[in-house]
Amino acid sequence: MTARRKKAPTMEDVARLAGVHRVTASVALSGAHASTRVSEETRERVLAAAKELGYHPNARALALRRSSTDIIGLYSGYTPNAHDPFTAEVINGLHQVCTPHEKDLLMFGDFEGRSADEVYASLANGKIDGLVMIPAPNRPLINNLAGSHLPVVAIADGLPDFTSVVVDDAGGSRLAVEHLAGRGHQRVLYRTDMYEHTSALRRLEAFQQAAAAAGMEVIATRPGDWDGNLSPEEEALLLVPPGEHPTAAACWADQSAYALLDACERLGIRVPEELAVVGFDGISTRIRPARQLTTIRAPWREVAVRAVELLLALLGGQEVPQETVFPVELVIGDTT
Amino acid sequence: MTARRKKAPTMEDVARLAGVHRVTASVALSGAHASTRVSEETRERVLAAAKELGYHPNARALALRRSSTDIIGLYSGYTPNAHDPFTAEVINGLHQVCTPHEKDLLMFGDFEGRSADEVYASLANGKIDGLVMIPAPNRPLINNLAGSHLPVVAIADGLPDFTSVVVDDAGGSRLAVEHLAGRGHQRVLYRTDMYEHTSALRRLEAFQQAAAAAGMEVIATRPGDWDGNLSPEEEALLLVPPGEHPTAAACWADQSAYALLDACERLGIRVPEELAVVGFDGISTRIRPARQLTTIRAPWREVAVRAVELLLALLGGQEVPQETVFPVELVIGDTT
DNA sequence: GTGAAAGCGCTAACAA
DNA sequence: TTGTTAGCGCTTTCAC
Repeated sequence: MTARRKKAPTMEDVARLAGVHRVTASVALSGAHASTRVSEETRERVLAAAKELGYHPNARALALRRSSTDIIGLYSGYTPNAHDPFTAEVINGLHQVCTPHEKDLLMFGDFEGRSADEVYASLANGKIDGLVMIPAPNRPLINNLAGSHLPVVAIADGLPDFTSVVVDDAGGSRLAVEHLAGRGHQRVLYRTDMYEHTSALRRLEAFQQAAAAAGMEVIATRPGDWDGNLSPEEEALLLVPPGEHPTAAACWADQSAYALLDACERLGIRVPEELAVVGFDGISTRIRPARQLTTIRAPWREVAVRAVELLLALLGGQEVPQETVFPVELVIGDTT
Repeated sequence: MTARRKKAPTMEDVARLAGVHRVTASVALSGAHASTRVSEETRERVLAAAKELGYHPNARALALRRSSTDIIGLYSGYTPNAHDPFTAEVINGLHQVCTPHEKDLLMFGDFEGRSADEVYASLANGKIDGLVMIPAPNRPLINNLAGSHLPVVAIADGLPDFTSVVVDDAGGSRLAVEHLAGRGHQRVLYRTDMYEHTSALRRLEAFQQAAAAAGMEVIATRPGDWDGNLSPEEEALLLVPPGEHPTAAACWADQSAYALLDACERLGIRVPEELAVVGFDGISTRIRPARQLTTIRAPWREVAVRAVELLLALLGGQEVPQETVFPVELVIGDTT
């Protein structure tokens, strides 16, 4: 099998077939003064010719002419993994909002091994009209982007220099503390992330504050890897008789919480009797997980939708709020 | 917050700053005979100017000039849902292969409510260089695409008119039958899909054939919805005393199998004692599911990777095989 | 009502 | 070694 390369008909072809000039055809097909300028008869000849040839406008030429591709980009500072429910939810949200606005969605990969300048060039070379970014903290790329002509909206992890759409991280932590305190927990683990997501920091800080206010002791730990498996430090904390280890663990993200649940099963720690577990994200997957996690539900799909709406507003030259915060809610499962 | 619209520097700007002509700058920066044609000194002046201005080539202009955007498209005939492990795996595979080839990935949405011609125009307007398609059967769009200049590779559900990358559906069914027969099952359900995926048909047919050869009775059913929930017909079949209903169910896809497992739990049917369950896909999710499904593992990621490789070959004018088939394997879990 | 000219940003082929 | 011309496909402004 080999590619057929017939070459799509151009407007010139349509004009020739209709016996008019290129620009007459252009106006007849899509011009602003189509009705005033071109006679009805000419117009129909052109339309018929276009139909006969199966003409449709060339997106590349339009993009150059209009300085706009009608493509929205998605870039994640982390290697994107569509199996991650957060990422999946964002993708779904972006699709959902792009369709009615007649935008397409370009998902960038991880640009592994490329310098910030190179990545920046790939993002800002005009391939996309605007960017939804899941930022990784402290990357030089952020600076490139901040001074750029490319409109950017950051999601999940807000950034002061960018229009940001986030969820109420602190509020989520307070809900978690309230819930755990209500069940009598006095000494709890807080599993933060491996990197320094600003959202994770916010969640941790708020958790510690709320816990202090509730007279609860907090031990902050980091998981052993990106998937949330136990670090040696954590193993040491949990591999002691049930009465001596924390009675609950709050995790910065569901992924981390599920990994902890798996670890508990391996180690013979009963959940929630010996250890209650709370997550953060609350995205429902299509396949039911082993445990019904107690978690803070964050509306990531709506975050994605709003991000694009703001991007379009920016593209339209409108003012938009620097930060948009979506509320979260506690969802009680069987792990607390 | 409002968009900063500084406008990126053009090559003209670079040339002016370097005191040379546009095309000299062009050649110096990226021309084929850069070293032979432009003096080292001029070249350095141009490079310096480019650097100073933060110049990078405009992708829109390049696309028009080169008649190529370096973007690969993904289109699914079904509404894409990134939470679906199959879809997620395909997306990951596409990313994985696009990165080293310096291609970007454009994910089209569902074009809800648009005619085949409109959808075709959106796909073939030159925005993308080639298309990876998850085809839905019997759609007029297929005909548009078949006669198109746009290179297309169909995945998962092969199509005779297109370069296709699929998995060994029939072989998978035979593995499932062999496995079930080996465990003494005589009367089994086969849950096919709601639509007429060609892959589902192939799986069903092969299952029936292999079952017949093994002296096994097969009852084919359809689920009640796209998520695989039980249809009334199926409920009737299963809501009888354990001794009287089929002892095993093979499902055309894991999603369907997981839904069946959920239904069994609701109905109090013990798996695998009263009903053994086999799936098809075998994609490992990031969150462990409630049950470890016995399934046929299909390498969807590799399918996606190969699809792009074939697409690039087509774009390079090479001949490629019409159909590529990847092998599958049986993965035994705790549901049989 | 229609055509001509100009230009979006870039590069291959041809001159000088 | 450098500059000029032409053109990718389209649309906006201006002249006829």
